[in-house]
Amino acid sequence: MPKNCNFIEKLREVGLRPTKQRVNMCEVLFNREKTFHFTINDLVKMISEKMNQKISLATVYNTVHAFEKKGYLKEISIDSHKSYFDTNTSAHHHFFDEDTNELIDCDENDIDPVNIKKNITGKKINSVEVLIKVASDNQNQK
Amino acid sequence: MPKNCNFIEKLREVGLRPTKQRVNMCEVLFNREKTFHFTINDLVKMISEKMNQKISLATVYNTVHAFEKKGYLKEISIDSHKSYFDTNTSAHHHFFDEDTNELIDCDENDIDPVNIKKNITGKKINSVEVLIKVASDNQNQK
DNA sequence: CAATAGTTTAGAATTATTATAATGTAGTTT
DNA sequence: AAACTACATTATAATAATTCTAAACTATTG
Ligand SMILES: [Mn+2]
Ligand SMILES: [Mn+2]
Ligand SMILES: [Zn+2]
Ligand SMILES: [Zn+2]
Repeated sequence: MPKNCNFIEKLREVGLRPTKQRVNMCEVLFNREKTFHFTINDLVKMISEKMNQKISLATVYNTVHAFEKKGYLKEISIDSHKSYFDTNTSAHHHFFDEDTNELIDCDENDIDPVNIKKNITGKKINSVEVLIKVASDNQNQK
Repeated sequence: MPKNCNFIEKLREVGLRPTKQRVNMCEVLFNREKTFHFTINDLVKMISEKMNQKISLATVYNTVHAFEKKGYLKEISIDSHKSYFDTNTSAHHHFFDEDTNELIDCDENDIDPVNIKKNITGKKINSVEVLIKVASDNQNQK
């Protein structure tokens, strides 16, 4: 979803009714220069701040999952206990900064493609994701 | 933790009191040929079946996290919503079978080492984990 | 064997997520 | 444009996973 586009049309194209809530969520999520990572709680805050309008938590969950199913969002799993979503839906890998709990995209130059030599028999590979956990270089052993 | 070893000593070595519950959990987790993956619920069932003895859920959580901190267990994160633990604490990667929800270790021969060319400045890499999601090869698109 | 610090426990609390069912709205039909 | 219908939103309740609490218990130390 590029910027400045008509979200109403985009929603209709994939069979989602362009409701006020969904269009607002599109604005918050996709009307920006760069992709980003967020939790559901982040998003609820962003919506109520940017749109200055209340939205039901259930709607945020429903809509995020609808967008995920349509390929507009990807879910990223870190440490269990917390679900991150990503507006960058291309296949890519992540650094996770354990100091700040921040999820950071790997650039193509940061990591060589993963070479899988042998797959499970009779199965198809749906995704390959690398998660690199990093933390402060200091004496903080743990 | 190799098989047939004295779990009481092992526990003491790392400063954990060898209580009945902890020794029982060691038996269930480590007194076997192969490493394996489990959820907390799996483990509670395994303990009450194998040991024929009740154990508090809180104790299972406490003990699993104590073992994790001591490096006897690793936590593996799949899809959020579910935490798996691994008695194989060496650095290794996983297949996740989305049909059966089964976590499977990658063999060394299954995948080439991940080559990270550029890390985040000022950070140390704590872990690199690859998760390969697979599913039935049939027409089941999704 | 008494003292102490650490452990276990049942149950309550918390958190994230999903379900429910009443109300509202977009798209379509008259 | 009123009516109709299917889908969406909402507040709230329900569920599930995990953690907290505080009392009872136990391994270790002196
Ligand atoms: Mn955990
Ligand atoms: Mn999810
Ligand atoms: Zn990303
Ligand atoms: Zn494993």
